[in-house]
Amino acid sequence: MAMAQVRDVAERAGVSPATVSNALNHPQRVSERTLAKVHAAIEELGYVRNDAARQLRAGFNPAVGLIVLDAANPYFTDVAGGAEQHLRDLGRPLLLGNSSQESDREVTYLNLFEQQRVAGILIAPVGNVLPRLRKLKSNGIPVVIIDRKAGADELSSVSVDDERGGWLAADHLISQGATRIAVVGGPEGLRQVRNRLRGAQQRVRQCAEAAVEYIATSAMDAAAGRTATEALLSREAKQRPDAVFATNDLVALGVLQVLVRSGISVPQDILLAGYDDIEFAANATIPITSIRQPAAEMGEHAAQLLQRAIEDPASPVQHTVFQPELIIRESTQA
Amino acid sequence: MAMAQVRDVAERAGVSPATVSNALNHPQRVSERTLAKVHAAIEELGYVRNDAARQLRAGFNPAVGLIVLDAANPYFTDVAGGAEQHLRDLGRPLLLGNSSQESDREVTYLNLFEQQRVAGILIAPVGNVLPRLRKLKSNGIPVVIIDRKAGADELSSVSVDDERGGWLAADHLISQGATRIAVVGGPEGLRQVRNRLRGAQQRVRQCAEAAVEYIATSAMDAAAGRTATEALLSREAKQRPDAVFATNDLVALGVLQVLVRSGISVPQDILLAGYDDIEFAANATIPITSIRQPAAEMGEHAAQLLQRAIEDPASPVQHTVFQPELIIRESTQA
DNA sequence: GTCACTTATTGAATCGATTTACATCGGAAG
DNA sequence: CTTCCGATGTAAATCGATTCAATAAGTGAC
Repeated sequence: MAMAQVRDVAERAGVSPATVSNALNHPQRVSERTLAKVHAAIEELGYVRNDAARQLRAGFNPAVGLIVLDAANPYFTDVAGGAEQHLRDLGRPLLLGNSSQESDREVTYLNLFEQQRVAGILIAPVGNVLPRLRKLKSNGIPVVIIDRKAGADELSSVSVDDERGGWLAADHLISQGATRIAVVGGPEGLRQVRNRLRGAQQRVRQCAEAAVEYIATSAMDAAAGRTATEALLSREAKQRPDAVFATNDLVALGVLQVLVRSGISVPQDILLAGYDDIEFAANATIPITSIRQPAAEMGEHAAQLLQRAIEDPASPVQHTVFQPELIIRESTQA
Repeated sequence: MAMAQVRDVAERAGVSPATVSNALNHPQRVSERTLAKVHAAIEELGYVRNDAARQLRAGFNPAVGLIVLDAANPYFTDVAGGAEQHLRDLGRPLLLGNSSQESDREVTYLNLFEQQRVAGILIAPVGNVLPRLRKLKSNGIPVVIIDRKAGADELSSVSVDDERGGWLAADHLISQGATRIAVVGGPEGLRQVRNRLRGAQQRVRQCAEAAVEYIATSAMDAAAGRTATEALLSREAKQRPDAVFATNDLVALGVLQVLVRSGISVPQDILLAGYDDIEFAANATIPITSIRQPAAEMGEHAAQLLQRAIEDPASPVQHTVFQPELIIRESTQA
């Protein structure tokens, strides 16, 4: 059974296709009586509008595309949740793409979105897609970058002040008596890691007795935290840090695991702070102090910026920087 | 600047629009020379095909829709990942919808997918959408249900044997010496919880010395685990269980938190097992024994079933039940 | 009863890419 | 030299919904 179309509905309701369309899209142009007839016919035939045809004629697609770095990361699910919420209120479906940090997947999604003529794109970029994004914008598809300051670029962005986050963590650890802070986790090449580290270093520089040490890892997961901590513990006691600042919570969980197993008590012997404030930081056996990023708000704000750009393509580029927040838990406070 | 279209490309390449289309969709019908000219023109103009127009003419959309219950749940991100992987190999984009367990959001996504005329739908249903799904199928949009046996229904499904999972957990706990098992978590109304509980009960019934007790909670998160455990610990020692089987890992994390904080050692004093084998079960301070569901495989298999149904609408309905796997960790083994 | 004016409705054109049926051409075969 | 063929290329129809310009039907005012 082929699907019903406007023509069928029109016939069944005894009106013209144009009237059916009006009933659907401009109900005020149609009399009560025919409106009712049309709706009855739609109901009876189970008519569902063909979006492709509608879009073709309308010349635009109300949907917005979002490309995240890692769909499994709670941070990004929150960002996506915030964006979706806001877009739904605007009547815009959200198309979600997961680049999994792979450049070619990112490009695949950009192609898809461009072919679909989405109204706009939100993206946490992996590869070097800035030129492509600029072209998209000049082609009339506005773009908002998430989580990476686009610099003096002509693309709006929403980001977090990672340096400030590092500063907050170090500041708190120092105030709790730390003097030798190990910053653990992440390839140094990652911008976020670099900034968080830099922030911590800045704070430590203001304090004569304190020092920082950076322990790089290849990934940013629990296994990396475990390995790095084992290395730290193999040093003689004098050489060990009295506080660990993990560059994300997964790493922090790995650190905690090894510390506890080695009989080192947290926070008495070593203080521990993480980053991202994922759900599992609060639910760890010893709840972990962490730096919270306002993920949902960021997603929502990004959606707002995008909506503005869609409505008024001439609207000015805007860079919003959100401030992270320190969440104190047992891992740094007895 | 309006976007280029086939006409422009044709003009620039000095051929007809039909030839451009052929160059794109049936390259073998076009000579080397013109193929090159067309591609050059596409490059120069930055032409991007309009999917709406293509779809309208083609009469179908290759994309597949997936609706999950909770995008933040690692189980579902794995399911989605498995499905996406497989569909990508088939050249089918995946449209991801998150119902957040809300019935109206689920319906919104179904409407969207139907309007888009997606080639098929994968869904973990919330509300009572079975009638709707049947109608979709009879309208030519095949559906595969994830994580809920559709019974003698005419819709294919992919699910896990939760009863077996409960059985495995209880069996393992008993083999480790447990005699009084508390099953903790989840409103009893949830099918999964019921089945996992029933499986555990079945195993216990085979063992004269062992007993089960069910502790319901309103949600299935860490807070629920904490509350339930505090209640258990407020009993006098004799009345306490010697093993806890949490109906998911989040609950297990909450249980572990309270146990450790109360100075009860796991696994010496109390054994603990969870369900789902999320990443954080392995990364808990005391790694938690858990029941793993082959999420990615399930997603992949669901995509396969769907593809079969798309290719051959007359293909038979099929119900696949996956077997869960016991992952033993420290929380049940010294 | 006529004119001006609002309200309802409709036929036909349109969006952009694809496809179908047909035209063209160079050369091979007779 | 004619005929036929494969290889290329093209004009025009098509997908389904929406919109524009135009028609038809009411409503009042004079």
